[in-house]
Amino acid sequence: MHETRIMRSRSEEDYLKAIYSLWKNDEPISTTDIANYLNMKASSVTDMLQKLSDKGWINYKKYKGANLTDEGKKIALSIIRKHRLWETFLVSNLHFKWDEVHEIAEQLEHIDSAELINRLDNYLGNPMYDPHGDPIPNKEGKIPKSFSTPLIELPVNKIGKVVGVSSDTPSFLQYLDKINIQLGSTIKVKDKIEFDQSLEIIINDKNYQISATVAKNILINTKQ
Amino acid sequence: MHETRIMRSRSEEDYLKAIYSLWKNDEPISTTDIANYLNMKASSVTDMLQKLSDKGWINYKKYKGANLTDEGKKIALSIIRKHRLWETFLVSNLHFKWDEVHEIAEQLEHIDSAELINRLDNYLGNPMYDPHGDPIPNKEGKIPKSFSTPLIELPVNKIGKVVGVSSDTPSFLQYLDKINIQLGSTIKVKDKIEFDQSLEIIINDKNYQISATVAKNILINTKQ
DNA sequence: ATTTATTTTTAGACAAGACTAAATTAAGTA
DNA sequence: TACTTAATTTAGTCTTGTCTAAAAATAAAT
Repeated sequence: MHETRIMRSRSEEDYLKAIYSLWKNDEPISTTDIANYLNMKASSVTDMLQKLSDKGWINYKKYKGANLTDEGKKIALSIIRKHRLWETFLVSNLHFKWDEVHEIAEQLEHIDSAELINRLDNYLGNPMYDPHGDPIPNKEGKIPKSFSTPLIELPVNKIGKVVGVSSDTPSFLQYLDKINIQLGSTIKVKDKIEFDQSLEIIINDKNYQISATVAKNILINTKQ
Repeated sequence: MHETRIMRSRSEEDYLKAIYSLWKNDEPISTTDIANYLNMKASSVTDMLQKLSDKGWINYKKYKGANLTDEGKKIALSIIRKHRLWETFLVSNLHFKWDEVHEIAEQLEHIDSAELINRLDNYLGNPMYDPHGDPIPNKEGKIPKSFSTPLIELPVNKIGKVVGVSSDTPSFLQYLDKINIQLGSTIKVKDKIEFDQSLEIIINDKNYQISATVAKNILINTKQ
């Protein structure tokens, strides 16, 4: 019994990952949403959806959008696994900052070698979360549960620990660095401004004012 | 002063590396040689040579073959640098065997990030040689001199230390493993068989018979 | 319920990078 | 030198993955 080697193009992998990322409820993902996510034209997406469907990686009905099949989901998760393991390597071992690694990991995630990625996983000590607090799927595609909630939900005078961020854009991460927020930071909400939903918070005994947008993208632990 | 970002396709990089690898004297490399090296048809090579020439990376005259320009050489060396650094990482840190890393490094060498490769270089302790004993070009493309000669040149009763191999094919490397030859091994030539040029050698007090072909691909130190 | 607006698909074009087959050039030989 | 062979290039085709513009389908609105 030997594994059939299925070759996937970089493009195909990008589409599968995009569909996975956009997937929320059970609703299929629309052509336009995928096009925006990948900075492509809708017509290009239509073409590719047909191809991915032929390969059995998505369920696609014309005009009705697309959803990953089990096999497609498995592929998407394996790419996300690679992406997050490489990001971990870049930050933990090569000492990149967390806002510098995304572009490089976008390339590394397409390197094709199961052996490589399993060895890397071991080398890194089988981490559960990447440098942004995102859970790393295991070999079988299982994702560790994470218990987190956006900082904006935290009530006044409560204390929370930062366990992740829901945006990876360099500008956002650099802003967090500037106000001394990193994974593991302890944040106390001192006040909520009714008017614009902004927060007054305390980190390391220092006060900061952060916008609602920022507060929505910082994830706080709920239970351990 | 900021570096102009020149995009290179994987294909272009493969051609430049091939031309570099085939380069011996000052003679230009023929279309056919490149085609054989890359397992492609000569007509495909002609097309690409024209393109590489337009970009200023090779000197190419119809029917006369091609040679790298200084810029082309610089690019080729940077790819070789990446290849060898990644191979070093795979063997030294992820504990791959030396016959398992070539394919993976062929992919990794095209990852585009100068910062990444310089950090990797530091992380590995700025190695001079890769796991096959090949010299690793530095950031500026300078290659450390290596003093080596094929084992077949070693006279009877002389002792040499293995510093490299001139073939990277898995079958060859696996054969070396089998007869306990690795980088640093000490080899004594006990006898040379006139008839087929094969050698009788001693490694770790054990006798082996190796063919001339094998003996040509094992590199022995000359001076230190 | 019909019209209008938006989304999606189709059709056709293009660039990159490979191929095959035919034409051309260079090299070797009688 | 003329002829034959081998190497190289040209011409035209194909596939992948993108695009634009037009057509068709769906969704929204009066």
